Amino acid sequence: MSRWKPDARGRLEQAALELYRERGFDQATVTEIAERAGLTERTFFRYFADKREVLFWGQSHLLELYVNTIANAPASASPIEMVAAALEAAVPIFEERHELAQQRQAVIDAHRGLQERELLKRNALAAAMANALRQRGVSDTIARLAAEIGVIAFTTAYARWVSAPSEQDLSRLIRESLDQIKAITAGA
Amino acid sequence: MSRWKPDARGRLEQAALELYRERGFDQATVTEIAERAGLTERTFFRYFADKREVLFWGQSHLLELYVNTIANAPASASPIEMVAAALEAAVPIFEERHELAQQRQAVIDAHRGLQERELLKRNALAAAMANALRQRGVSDTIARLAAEIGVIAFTTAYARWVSAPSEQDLSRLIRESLDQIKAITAGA
DNA sequence: CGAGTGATGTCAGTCCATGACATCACTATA
DNA sequence: TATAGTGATGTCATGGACTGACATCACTCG
Repeated sequence: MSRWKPDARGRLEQAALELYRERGFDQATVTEIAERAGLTERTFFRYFADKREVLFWGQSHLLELYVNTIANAPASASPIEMVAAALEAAVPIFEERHELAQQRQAVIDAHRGLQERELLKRNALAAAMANALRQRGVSDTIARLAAEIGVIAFTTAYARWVSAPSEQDLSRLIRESLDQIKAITAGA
Repeated sequence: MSRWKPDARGRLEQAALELYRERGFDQATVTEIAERAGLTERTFFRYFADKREVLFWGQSHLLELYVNTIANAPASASPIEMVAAALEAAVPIFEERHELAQQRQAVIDAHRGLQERELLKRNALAAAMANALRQRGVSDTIARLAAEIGVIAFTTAYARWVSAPSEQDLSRLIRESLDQIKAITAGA
C-alpha cells in the first residue's frame, strides 16, 4: 500500500461539489471539504488557488482542445468557421457528463462569486481562441471578435442544453445560436 | 458645521483608487483606505459589498441609461439598432472622464480579481439590456444574443479608446466594431 | 425639551489564504 | 544495504477580508 490514497485532487473536487450542493457555497468551509476528502485545509490550497477554483479546474484541458482544433483547421476556413469547429470538437466532453454539468451549474447559478469565476474562465477561453486565430494569420481585432462571438454562441447553447429536462443535441443548439447571431447582425 | 464630512462614499472611492495605484490592489488594506478617507473599515463595508466593488459602484447608473434608451427607441428599430443606440447614449459619460478611465483600467488590468468583477458587471449590463429588449417584444434568445453582441462591440471599442494615447472618437470605434462583427458572421 | 433617527464607531469573531518549517514513505544510487 | 534526497502531506502562526451586535451622539421633529 502506498503512503497516500490516490487522486487527492479528484477527492477534493468531489467533496467540494457535494458540500456546495448540500449546504451552499458560503456555508461550506474549506476545512470541511478537506476533511471529507481525508486531507487538510492546507493541502486543498496546494491544489486549488481558492475555494472557487475547485469547480473550474477541470476546464483547463478544454482550452487546449479549442486551441489545437483552430491550429489544425483547414486554411480555407473563415475565422468564424474555425471557431465553430473548435466548439464542435468539445461537444462530446460535455455530452458525456450531462448530469454532472447540471449539478455543477446549479451550484454556480446560486452564487454570484461563482458566476464571476465562470465569466473569467469563459474570457480566458475567448482569449486563447483569439490567440490561436492570430497565429493562423487573422488580424488582431477580427480574431478577438470572432472568438467572443463563438463564446457567446456556445454559452447560449450550453445554458439551454444544461437546463433542458431531456437531453438535446448540443451541436445543433450551437449552430442555431450562430445562425441567430448572423441574422441579428445582418438585420441592422 | 454638520456632524460628518460630506460624501463619505466619494472619499472612499478616491482613497481606494489612489491606494490601488500606489501599491497595487493586494497591498492596499481596507483599513488604510478607510483611514485615508477619514473613516473606519466598518464604514467602508457599509458602502461597498467588498474591496473590489469600490471601483465599480459608479457604473450603476449606466445601467439605467442603457435600459431607458432601449425603452424609448423607435419601434421601427431592429434589436441590434436599439442596443447600438443605448451604447451611443452612454458615450459622453466616458468621454468626460478619459483620464480617470485610464487610471482605473490600469488598476483593473493588473489584477485578476478585478477583471473578474469587471466581467460580472458587463454581464449584468448585457442582462439588463436583454430584459429591456424583451419588453420591447423581442424574443428571449434574440434579446440575449443582441445584448451580448452589443457588449462585445462596446468592450472592444472601449479597450482601444482607453489605451489610445491620443483621444479618439468612441462612437466611431463602436460602430466600427459592430460593422466588423457583421462582416465576420456574414462571411461564414 | 425629550424621543427618535441615522451615519458612524467599537469590538469580537469566523473564515479564507499563505509562508515557514516538519514529517516520513518511497526512490535512486553508490 | 546504507544513506541522501524527493515530494506529498501535515502543523503552526499570522494577516486580512468580511459580518453581526451593540454603542455613540449630532441632528431633527413634534
